[in-house]
Amino acid sequence: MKIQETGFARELITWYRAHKRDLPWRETKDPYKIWLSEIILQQTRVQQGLPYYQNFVSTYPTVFDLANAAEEEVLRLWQGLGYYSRARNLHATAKYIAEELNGTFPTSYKELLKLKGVGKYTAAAIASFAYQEAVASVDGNVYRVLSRVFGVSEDIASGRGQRYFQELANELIPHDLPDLFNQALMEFGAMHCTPKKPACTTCPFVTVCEAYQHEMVDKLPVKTKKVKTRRRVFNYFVFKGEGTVLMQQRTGKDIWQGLFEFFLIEDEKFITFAELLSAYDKGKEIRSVMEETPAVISYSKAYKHILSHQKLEVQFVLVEVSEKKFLKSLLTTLGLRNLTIEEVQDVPKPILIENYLDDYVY
DNA sequence: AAAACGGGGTT
DNA sequence: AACCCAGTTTT
Repeated sequence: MKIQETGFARELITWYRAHKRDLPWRETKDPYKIWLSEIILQQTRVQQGLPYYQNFVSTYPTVFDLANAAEEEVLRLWQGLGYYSRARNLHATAKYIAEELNGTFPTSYKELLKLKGVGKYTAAAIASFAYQEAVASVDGNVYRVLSRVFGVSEDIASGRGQRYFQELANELIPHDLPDLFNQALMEFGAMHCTPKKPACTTCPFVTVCEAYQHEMVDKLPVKTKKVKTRRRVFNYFVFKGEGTVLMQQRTGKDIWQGLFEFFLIEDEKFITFAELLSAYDKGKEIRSVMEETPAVISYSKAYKHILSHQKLEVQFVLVEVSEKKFLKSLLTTLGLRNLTIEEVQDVPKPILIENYLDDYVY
């Protein structure tokens, strides 16, 4: 078994040398850039993450540049990538490394693991890519390739399954080429041993692949994950002054933490502006500070926005507020901020809000 | 151990 | 519509 396993690593690396994509983070040993690329690529395809990586590297060439940036600016650069806690943790860790570690990254898997936003996968990736430590980075690609080639039916959603694959990968990794092995395994999963329609006919492992021999390729990896998605209805009221728009920054434990949005009424259904004023506490507060009823410019179409655990149905009601005094009262009553159109473009927003602005406001 | 966290691409 | 993506943190 041991001989076959070392053969696997050698064959895999041979495949990698011949088929690897040229990606910018593979050209460097700078732990900062490697770390940056790994955070960006968590749960993100290379194609989607690539422009973000380029933008971050050119805007923040060193960890000090990133540490000195405002969090809001970091979030704005991150806009559209999703999982925004990654961006907040990225910034916090940059500050920690710049200020507490004098800009020097930890050099071992164990120490890297302590950084915010750096879990087992990312710690192993940085440790192996930057410092040649022989610890396997196990991501979704690795689960897929190993489960198929070695015929492992352990559930990758379970802790036991994850431990099993981590141990298997750590046994397979060659100590002289840990970086190449990790990159090769992930690249092979991403390019050749794909989730649907893997290229088995031209696979270097076709004669030894357990899944192929037993016609289990489309059954592996085993993953029991029942994601029940919650349906939510958002009513956004877009209060618009002369060249300004009222927005608020999201806080609390919910989606889009730190991003900007409009005044929000979440309910079971879409509501009109008249209903807001008559039937909601916030509406009554609005009514108490206005002198004449503002004009509703438009009701947007119904947007559907799909997240991993939620399905949002969203309507935007554009309301023109010409009464200056009223606009100011709204700010304090509803806790909003009055942003110029330029500022609206600069602040970080959910991609849904960006889409609406493109469709109806700009 | 399970749930939460975005947005986009593929099938 | 279901699945997946160079996963991590919180509950």
